[in-house]
Amino acid sequence: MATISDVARAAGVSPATVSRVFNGGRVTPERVERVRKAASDLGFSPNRVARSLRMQRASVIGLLVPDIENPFFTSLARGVEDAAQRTNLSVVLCNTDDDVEKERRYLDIALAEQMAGVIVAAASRKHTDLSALAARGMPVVAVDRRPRAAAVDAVTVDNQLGGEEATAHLLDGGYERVACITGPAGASTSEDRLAGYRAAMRDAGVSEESTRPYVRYADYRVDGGYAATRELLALPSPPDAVFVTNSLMTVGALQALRESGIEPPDVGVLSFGDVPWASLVRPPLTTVQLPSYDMGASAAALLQERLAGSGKPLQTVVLRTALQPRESTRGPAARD
Amino acid sequence: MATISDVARAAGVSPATVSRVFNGGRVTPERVERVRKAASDLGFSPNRVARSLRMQRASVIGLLVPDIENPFFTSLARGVEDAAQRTNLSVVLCNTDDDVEKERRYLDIALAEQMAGVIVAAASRKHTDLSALAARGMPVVAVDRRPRAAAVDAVTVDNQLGGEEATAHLLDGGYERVACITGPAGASTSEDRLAGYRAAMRDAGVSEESTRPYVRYADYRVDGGYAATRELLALPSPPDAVFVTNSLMTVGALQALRESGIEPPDVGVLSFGDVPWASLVRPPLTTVQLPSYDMGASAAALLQERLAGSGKPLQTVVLRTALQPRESTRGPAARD
DNA sequence: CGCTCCTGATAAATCGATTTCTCAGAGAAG
DNA sequence: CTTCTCTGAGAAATCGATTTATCAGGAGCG
Repeated sequence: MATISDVARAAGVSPATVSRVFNGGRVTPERVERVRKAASDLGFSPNRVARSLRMQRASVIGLLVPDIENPFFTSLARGVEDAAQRTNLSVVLCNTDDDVEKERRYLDIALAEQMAGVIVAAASRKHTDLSALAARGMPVVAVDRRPRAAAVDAVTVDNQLGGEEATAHLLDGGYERVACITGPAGASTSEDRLAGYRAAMRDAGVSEESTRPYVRYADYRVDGGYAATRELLALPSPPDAVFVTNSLMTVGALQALRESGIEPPDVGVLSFGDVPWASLVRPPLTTVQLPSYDMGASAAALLQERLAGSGKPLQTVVLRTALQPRESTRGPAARD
Repeated sequence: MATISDVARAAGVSPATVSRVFNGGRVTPERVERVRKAASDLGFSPNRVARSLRMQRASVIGLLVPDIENPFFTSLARGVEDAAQRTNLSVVLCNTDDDVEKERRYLDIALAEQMAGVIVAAASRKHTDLSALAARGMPVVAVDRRPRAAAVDAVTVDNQLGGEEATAHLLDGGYERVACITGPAGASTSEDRLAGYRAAMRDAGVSEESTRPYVRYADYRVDGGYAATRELLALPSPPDAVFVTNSLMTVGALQALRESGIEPPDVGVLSFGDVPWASLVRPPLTTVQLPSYDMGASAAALLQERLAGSGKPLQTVVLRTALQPRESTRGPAARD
């Protein structure tokens, strides 16, 4: 691999001049030409490791997500990646498994690798500690979930409003005993969506006391949704509708319902977070669509702004969710 | 951030000694103790960039996949990541979008970042050029798709056999005019699965000539599957079953079929590649399951073997697919 | 003509860890 | 007692790019 000195020698100039040609310094046009030619002849591409060491900053950003198998995060990751690509940043994708310890390890790596910045969907509201990064001046953007006290930019959706709309939609559809299966107790998304559910129920005149048995915390995974649904069905007075706060748990919930022989529309199911194959489930599922790709893109844009040295005060971008009813898309084959 | 010299100073030794303590050199126990203490007092963690520069190798491996939104690759990525974690390797995930140019750019980055190695699901059988990596002695493992002539280790599944079994299963089910929607013409997986289809049709006494109209190349995406299915349905004598060679295209195919009012079991649909929600589609879909996670894990293991300096001859690991019939799981609510 | 100022280029320092080279001192062998 | 060997440790070179300090040479001005 050709180094900057090889190019310098071939072009008959000093390494410093070569560096200036590529990083914008004043160099006479004639030399610029010589250097460019020598570089392309030798197939020179600068060693990013050496550059990072000298610059004290790599051209890599870290993206920490709890579960890359969750389509929401995959799509978010694409948003980040596409935006990052535009400024020649690479993205390192890290799975935290919602494990604070694993997350901490990745944050250490981000520091040791001198990454340019980090976008993080925090594993825990309380325990995720971003202070070490802040201390080193590394820009951080929180996405999807807000860590509690950290002073960082953030991109979220209005989870409470979304949860409220979702629940209200079920109530409007004539369902009465609406249950809610939400995510882990620590996460801001779980709590906010649940708060939306509670608000909608209150508005409908249902006391908080009587909703209590219908609320279940699970883990945002298929199995969690399944187990929670089984529990709900075993209640003396089981719910006639369920608001599930993420798409993977919805898969589990539908499986559990199917096993019990109860299915939409006999039971109402509403998923927070889009399911790409929602239209294939019979009858089609109503979902709250999350702008996952845009959240990733916005987060990356925010981070890049900070990297460029923006001194703006911290900002939180809140995107809107969109309720997508699917009753109307019942295909002609839905004869039952 | 504390450097190795800070630690050395605090412990009253030279930086060389500190390095030896952490990387296994001969140091007297008493000094080891002093260094360890100083390091933990200062919260020292070695700067990976500096280390990479000196070692001429980073502790990062690149994973290049065509589409991270495809569940197959997500699961494969987890396999790679879990295996890599065990030897303290980080994984950089790169989306190539099946674009040879984008892929080339990522391969360049892998070189410039001095990554320890690369695992690649090649965008193109012909045009993916791994020679530059090989020339630099960077270990490469091909996964899922075999690049044509490259001398690299590989992990694949027996796509032809899988395609044959899948097609045979449809024929056994009583379907006669079986179509095949396969992936991009360049990719080895497309061609091999198609070859399996052709073999099965031949065995059933159908001439290659007459299968020709029933073969469609698409792009392994939802939309591609949709469009191909529309075309097939518009034929004078439309197929009565279709073998779709990946799960995303299957979603598209099912959508197209639904729109036309034809659905399983009136038409046979068999998906190559598992669909996590297969059991929710009515009636449940038969799929060919791919050991995606294991493929990732095996690829990572192979790579690590090379990194450890194994001089073994090149090997190709071929995993088996598993046909998963789902007819029997029809739930009680399937009354139509 | 002499002096200052400016421009473009180079030499050398720098980033932080690893590793080779060199050396001092302890212990063994003669 | 001298010489040789061996071990542990420090000094310094190294990886490759960026950047600061320095310098040479030409233009402009009095």
